[in-house]
Amino acid sequence: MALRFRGEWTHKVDAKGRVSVPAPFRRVLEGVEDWSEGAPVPLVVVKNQDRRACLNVYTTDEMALIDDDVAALPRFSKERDALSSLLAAGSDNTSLDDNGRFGLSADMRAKAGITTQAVFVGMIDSFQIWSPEGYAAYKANMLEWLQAEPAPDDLFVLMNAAKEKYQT
Amino acid sequence: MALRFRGEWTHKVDAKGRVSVPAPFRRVLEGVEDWSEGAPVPLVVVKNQDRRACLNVYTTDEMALIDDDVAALPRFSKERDALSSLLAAGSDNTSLDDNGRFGLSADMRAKAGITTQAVFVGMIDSFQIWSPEGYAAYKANMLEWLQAEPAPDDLFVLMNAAKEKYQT
DNA sequence: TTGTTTCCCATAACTTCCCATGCTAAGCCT
DNA sequence: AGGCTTAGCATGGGAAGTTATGGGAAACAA
Repeated sequence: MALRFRGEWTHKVDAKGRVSVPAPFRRVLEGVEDWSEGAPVPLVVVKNQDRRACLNVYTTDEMALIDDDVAALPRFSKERDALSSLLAAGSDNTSLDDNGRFGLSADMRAKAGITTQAVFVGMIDSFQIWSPEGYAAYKANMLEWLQAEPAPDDLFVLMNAAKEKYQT
Repeated sequence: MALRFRGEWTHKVDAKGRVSVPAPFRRVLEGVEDWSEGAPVPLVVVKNQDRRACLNVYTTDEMALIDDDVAALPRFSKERDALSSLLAAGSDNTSLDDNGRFGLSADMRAKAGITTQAVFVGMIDSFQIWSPEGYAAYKANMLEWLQAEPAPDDLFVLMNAAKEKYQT
């Protein structure tokens, strides 16, 4: 089992819109199928599909899995079209420079409300990029949602409820 | 069945935030799937999700089980996102140096209220790290809770009650 | 040109690596 | 059994490497 994205960092966005990817995240990105020492490290940045103001970042391997899921839907179906365009149009595959940075376009920054600082949040097989304010708000919101669930405040219960809800 | 985490130790935290993992715990960490003599010993440190002020440490094998449970939930579901960020954002995967130490970030130390000493507590398939004060308080609290149960002070009764509560 | 993006170099703070020391526990020899 | 030797452990500190970040020059687009 490969390395996973874990942890939480706040980094600066410089005047040119560049951000440093946390070093441990780079190690994960370097773990993809076709990367070899010295080659530029690839990554895929996707604007979050729902209302959350953040960016999702995937390894190229993980993105391939998502693409496959979409490709498995019937050609010309409304759902496939929608997913394709949401995922493709709002995404960007790029790579890290020698210092482990990449450029966030003005558009991407706008989506996440990022100005001078960016929060990197590990999500196991992907990571998210938030503005500090956006992340704080999301966290508060999520905790509130957890509290509102029938069995609040307990990961064990949440996990089991989710398993039961989705599992067949 | 592999070696398990047992016992309780108090170690120093040095000026650089490093702690020595008790030698018997290292033997357990070395027991994971893909570790071989000479390689760095991996471990995953997770901030406790609930109100307890401590850190949980897992072997990579144990953590993979948890990750798999999360990964089994539908992509983009609220539950998967919530669990991913709760589990991953507050965690860190690292490894031991040649002296059996690893660095606890300032953030991690803050979560557990750790300053100059850290208490390592075996939990069978994981272990916890506490500040001496935090651990003392937790223990007192737990004993009190045991006393308050209908059939206090009896592991056999507690175990059976728990089995009935969670098992289907 | 002018503005933007990429590449490259510089640097200060931080982290990891490595060696050293005192200590404890375990083995061993007579 | 008693005392000596060896191995492993917890801990300290210096050196060397990494990392985050700034800025200039070079490539590129409009």
